Amino acid sequence: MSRPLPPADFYRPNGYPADESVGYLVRRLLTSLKQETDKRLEPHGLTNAQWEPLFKLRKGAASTVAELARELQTDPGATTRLLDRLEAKGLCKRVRSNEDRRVVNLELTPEGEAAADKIPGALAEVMNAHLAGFSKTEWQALTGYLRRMLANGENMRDGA
Amino acid sequence: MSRPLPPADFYRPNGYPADESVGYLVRRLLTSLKQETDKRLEPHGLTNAQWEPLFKLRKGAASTVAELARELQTDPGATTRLLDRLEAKGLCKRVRSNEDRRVVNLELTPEGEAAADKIPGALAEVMNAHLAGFSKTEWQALTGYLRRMLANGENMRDGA
DNA sequence: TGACATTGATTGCCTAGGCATTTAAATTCA
DNA sequence: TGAATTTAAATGCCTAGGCAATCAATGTCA
Repeated sequence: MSRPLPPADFYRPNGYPADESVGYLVRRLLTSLKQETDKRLEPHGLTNAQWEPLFKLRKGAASTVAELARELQTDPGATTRLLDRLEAKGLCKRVRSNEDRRVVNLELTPEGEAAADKIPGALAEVMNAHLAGFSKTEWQALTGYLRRMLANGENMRDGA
Repeated sequence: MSRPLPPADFYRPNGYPADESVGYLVRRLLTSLKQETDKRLEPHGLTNAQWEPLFKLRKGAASTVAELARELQTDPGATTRLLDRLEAKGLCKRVRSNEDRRVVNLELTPEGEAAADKIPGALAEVMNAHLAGFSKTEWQALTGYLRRMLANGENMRDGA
């Protein structure tokens, strides 16, 4: 997209403020988001790590292991094991494809669909709670900053 | 500190934008930060998860397992295993205390100290790279937003 | 003093992700 | 056609954290 910008110079090796930096705050914030998400999903038999695959399957954004792994931007191995846990809970099923015997088609069970439908409400609640006191302008500024940092990270890797 | 504010209403269950929400962006950003940190620490024999304990020990912010666990806001069990890995790499030593035979005092080896001294530079580099293109004002606004979200999360748990 | 509670560290069992390897099936191309 | 490559899924081995139980040492208090 845009060509890479020179790095900022807000942080220096000498006296690096480890527990005030953006990195630290982001880490702490994510912990808080995870914790609250877990709390709200637990009654529906889901964990924070499990809502996204279920949500993607529900939307039809993926229907095989490989697709799901790509969609989640995660490892196929991790995805296999994640599905093991979801299947063990009776939330989804694996069905070997007949067109291509390598692929496994994924289907939500009725319980899986029911659980999936609880997800958006829980997530919205967690987000809104953490954004208490934010104006719409501030919220938009925040997401803009996050997107820019993310883009910088991606430029660092693939782009140059 | 401040009394809890009413939740925002930026997100709603219907059509929850799972891959645009603040939560999603924060998660992706943290992944990027971790990845780049790992890359820069690897030459010094450290992982992203290992820099903080080493850094705390180096600063003298903790000198026993329990202190370190509190400081890292993590589980004592996880801390024990983390120390197993650090000790296996020869970066720290456990010394049973004589005043209180329950406690284990932690000491950095010379190699541990050398590795610890590489940390701030690596972190500063990662942060500055991700903040490329940010003005000082934007950077400060961002950290302010993150702190406010974090405070909202904490209010949710202990405060009421 | 002696029972009881607390604290420090460890361990076992769980979820979870990354990387490398393996196996089978499908695709490509000479 | 048949060998070489690519793809899908799974598995093994690693780091990593949360929770519960355990064990030993210490502290408390009747």
